[in-house]
Amino acid sequence: MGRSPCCEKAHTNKGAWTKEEDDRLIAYIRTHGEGCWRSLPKAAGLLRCGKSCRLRWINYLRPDLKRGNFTEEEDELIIKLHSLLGNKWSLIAGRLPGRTDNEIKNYWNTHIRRKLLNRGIDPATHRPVNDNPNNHPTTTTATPTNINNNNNNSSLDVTTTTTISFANPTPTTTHHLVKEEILDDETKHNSDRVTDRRKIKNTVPEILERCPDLNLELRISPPHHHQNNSSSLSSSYIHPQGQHGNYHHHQHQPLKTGGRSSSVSGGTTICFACSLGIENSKECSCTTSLHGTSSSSTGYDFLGLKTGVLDYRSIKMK
DNA sequence: AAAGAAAGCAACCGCGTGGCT
DNA sequence: AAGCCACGCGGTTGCTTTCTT
Repeated sequence: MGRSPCCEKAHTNKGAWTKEEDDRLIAYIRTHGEGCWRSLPKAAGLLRCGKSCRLRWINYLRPDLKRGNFTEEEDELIIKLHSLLGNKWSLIAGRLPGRTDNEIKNYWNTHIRRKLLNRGIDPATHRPVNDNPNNHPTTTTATPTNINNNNNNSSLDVTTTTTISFANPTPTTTHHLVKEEILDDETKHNSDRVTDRRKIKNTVPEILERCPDLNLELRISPPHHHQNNSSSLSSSYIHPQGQHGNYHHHQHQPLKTGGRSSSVSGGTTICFACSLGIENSKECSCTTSLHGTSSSSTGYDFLGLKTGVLDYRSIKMK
């Protein structure tokens, strides 16, 4: 399908934003709210493309952003979430109020990767770096994603599985995806930063039992959101360097049924297996024929968030 | 003190997706 | 059904800052 350019590039600024541009964008969004990014630049008197405005707002100007160092708790949460979700930064960010996907992505690549490597854990697989993948039986071939991720490095030893344990994880049913991202040694890492940076590629966003302490019987709920989140740009806005406004991270707002990645509508709930498209597998915990009318009344504590249902919409699996 | 290397991070880019016409 | 549009995501780039020699 055709696609028009997002903006008239010839007449747009690029690069770092100036204070004046920031102020214009902030003022406009305070008045008109978010959205209509395509038309926003013109309306706000900015020589930027809408995309750029959106990014600037979401990643930097939103007043509900935390602008500080990541805490140890956040680190660990990111690691656990990454082990479950892979490079789904927006999903991970959805569990970290005040943090953006971009920020988490950068933080992962600059800090957490190294932290895990120092612990002897492969950040791509969340398994010990010297763990022999041959010890783990494989059950399926690589997904297209895997293939794409690996075909530019013939040395990669790709062994994968799609066995996913959700409902009643037991040792016997838990296999591991192992996409060994061969990151040579630190020496190489240090000697060729640019090359390495491009090598720090996407991990495989597959779900596996990498964190034994996590209950993988997922019931992911809509992220907590405050009552006063909706309208709100107005009264308690604080400048980017300030801490809090009274409106909420967009990803914490109630998610609309039938979102862009959903094929199930009507506000129903499905199990995580269904959200991954394996609704007929034994891992599927849906009890009804329509995967989407699951009786998720129990509620599980996913990462400490007690919820009533799995709302797959909050994880927006692609 | 200077230069180069490494690290950090904001911003850009391309593309997938759902909604609308 | 097809095409367009807007949005959002993940990966990448490149500039700035910090560290090392």
